[in-house]
Amino acid sequence: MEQLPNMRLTTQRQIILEELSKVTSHPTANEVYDMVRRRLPRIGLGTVYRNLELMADVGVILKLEVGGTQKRFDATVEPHYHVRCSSCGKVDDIDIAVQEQINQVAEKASNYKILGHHIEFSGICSDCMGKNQETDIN
Amino acid sequence: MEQLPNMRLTTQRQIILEELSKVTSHPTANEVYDMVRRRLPRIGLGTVYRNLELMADVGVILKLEVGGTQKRFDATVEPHYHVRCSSCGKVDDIDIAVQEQINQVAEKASNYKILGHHIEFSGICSDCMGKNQETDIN
DNA sequence: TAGGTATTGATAAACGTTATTAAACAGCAT
DNA sequence: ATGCTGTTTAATAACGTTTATCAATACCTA
Ligand SMILES: [Mn+2]
Ligand SMILES: [Mn+2]
Ligand SMILES: [Zn+2]
Ligand SMILES: [Zn+2]
Repeated sequence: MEQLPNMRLTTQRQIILEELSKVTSHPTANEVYDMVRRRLPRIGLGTVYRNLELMADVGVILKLEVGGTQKRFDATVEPHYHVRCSSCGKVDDIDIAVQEQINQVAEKASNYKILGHHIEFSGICSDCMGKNQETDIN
Repeated sequence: MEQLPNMRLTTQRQIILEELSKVTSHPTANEVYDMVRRRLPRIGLGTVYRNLELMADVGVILKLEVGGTQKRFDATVEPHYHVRCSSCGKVDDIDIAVQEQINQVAEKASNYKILGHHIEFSGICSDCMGKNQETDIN
């Protein structure tokens, strides 16, 4: 969907974007809902889903389709990569250079018009590492 | 989950693996169900889910967590990358060199113990390209 | 063959997301 | 200010995918 001229900047939209911009945790729609509800207790979950979707469509935020059962959202729209902890499911940014050239390599190797790519690393976060070390002593 | 010594090789398991191995289309659980049902008409959808999960756990197949609403399965377990058509959702292999070194780069740039990575390209497949060209003439 | 475990098919339940709808709201023209 | 018109909301129902439950069945081994 495109940005329509008669799309309004409602309080709900502003606050959803503000709350998402506050964190670097790539929250799920439900987590955004919880964050926003502290400021707008009467907001509906559907409103959060609808507006996250809308903002992702116009490019104000990113919708991440990473592993796990839920979609996640990201206020950082510049291209970058992510890690997902195999143990707890947490998603963090991986700040390494974006492989711009790889799209052309992929296009040559396929029948697709390549539009972009995303790298998802899998690993164990430092928190889960600590826990495992403690229990792995046995 | 690990391969248990008392895990049986049932007809259902064999046929699910055989059917998945026949295709390169990265089918969803439901699509595998349809394929398997032609040979085992009385199999339950739960059995398909259960065994795809099990085989992915022991590493006989891959469970792909790519974009879209459904998980997909892949009998090719060697590391490789994928494209997903933004238009029709089809998933294909991208046969380019696997970036082995990138895991170490990512590990240095993060607090994670990196275990692996996956690249998902997005693009438009040749089928959808043709359709769009035809309609885009107007 | 008999007993014990693993697995199945059927079905219900859970989960995340999307669709529906009446009411509320925001801008605009009178 | 009042009414008109289209947008958005909150509440809730519906949906599609996946997982859980469980009695019946199949398999293994002694
Ligand atoms: Mn990010
Ligand atoms: Mn593949
Ligand atoms: Zn973790
Ligand atoms: Zn396509």
